[in-house]
Amino acid sequence: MRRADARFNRDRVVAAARAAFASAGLGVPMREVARRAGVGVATLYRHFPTRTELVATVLAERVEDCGVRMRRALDDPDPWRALSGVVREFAERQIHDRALNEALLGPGEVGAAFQEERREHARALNVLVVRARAAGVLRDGVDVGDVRAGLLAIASLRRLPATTSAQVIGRVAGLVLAGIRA
Amino acid sequence: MRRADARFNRDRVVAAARAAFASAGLGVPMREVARRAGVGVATLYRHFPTRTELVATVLAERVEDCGVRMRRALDDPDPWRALSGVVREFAERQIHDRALNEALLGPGEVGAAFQEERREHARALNVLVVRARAAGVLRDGVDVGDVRAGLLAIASLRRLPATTSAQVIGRVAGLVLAGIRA
DNA sequence: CGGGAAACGGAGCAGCTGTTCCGTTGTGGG
DNA sequence: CCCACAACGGAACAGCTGCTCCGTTTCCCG
Repeated sequence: MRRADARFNRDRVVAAARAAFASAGLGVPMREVARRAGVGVATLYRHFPTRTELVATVLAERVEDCGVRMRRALDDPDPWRALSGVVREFAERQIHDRALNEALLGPGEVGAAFQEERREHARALNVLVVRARAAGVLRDGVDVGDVRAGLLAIASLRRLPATTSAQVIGRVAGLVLAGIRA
Repeated sequence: MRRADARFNRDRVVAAARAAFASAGLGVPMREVARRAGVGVATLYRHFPTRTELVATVLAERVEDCGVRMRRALDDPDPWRALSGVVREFAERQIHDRALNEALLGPGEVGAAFQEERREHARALNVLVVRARAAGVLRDGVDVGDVRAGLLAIASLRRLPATTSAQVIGRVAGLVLAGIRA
């Protein structure tokens, strides 16, 4: 990638893939990404030898952003606001970016590139839950597994048709929050 | 299908498809169903001209069973027991049969064969929610849309690896119930 | 028990996917 | 300015899917 046009094309591919994945999910064919980028498939494969690498590259920044929000929540002195904010932000992201949560929660090789981030995410969530429980804002018997299950449920809604998914995701997020609160 | 062997083979196909769909979901290839039934693909297609018809046939009895449970819930004098029972039964079925809820809730042509059942299901659920709200056992502001969203969330968990899905589904069902209860 | 139609099996078609090959284009160092 | 070689485009390959065609087998009625 020593030539300027190569770098330019790489950027176009990443931008096209980001838009495509966010709106249509991670299942978008490579041909389609190439077409949207105005590029041949070979160019795409020169920069990203495999589909998984393209996905990982596109998602890296989003995952990092996710970590930032998580660390911010850890700094919040109000345990309920911190935990509920994380759930709500998660739902919000799910509405606007179908791809991200597949990386953080889904099975398969896509998430493998983010194992470390996933673990950090899980640790931080655990801290938030422990704090919230200590503050007495959680219903009796609720643990981090319940919260993770709730997030998984929200993430699993990604396959719904886009017209209804936003409303459904909002409702489910509300149910989860009502379900864990004391 | 005037010959006895044809009927025999048809039954084998249905049995194989039922087992395959229940354990692996509706995505099982036609070749695989044929192989499990010990039959050629042409035989399979002679009895079921299209994949959708095979799925509809296999699911018909389950959907009917679903309707029976729903009608039973409508006869329950205790509004909360009726509604929570429906949610719990739904989750239970989700654990044991990955295929069924795709038919009742999923998008696409598979569910089209059951439109009437889906509508009846929706009406009955609405009755249960109205009764529960009238009895004052629901949290303020909860409506049938929230319950439907909760069921959708449970149904969407079908794609999880089988080892963890049972626990997660149980937890989500618990969250949904806690989230709608007064 | 014989023969004609019903039913069968599996190769094959069409269309989708991810990935590779190779002739062509055009950038940029000397 | 010019040409070596980095980078390109798109046809082509391999492997999956749902579905069909057709020669062969098997039932069952008379």
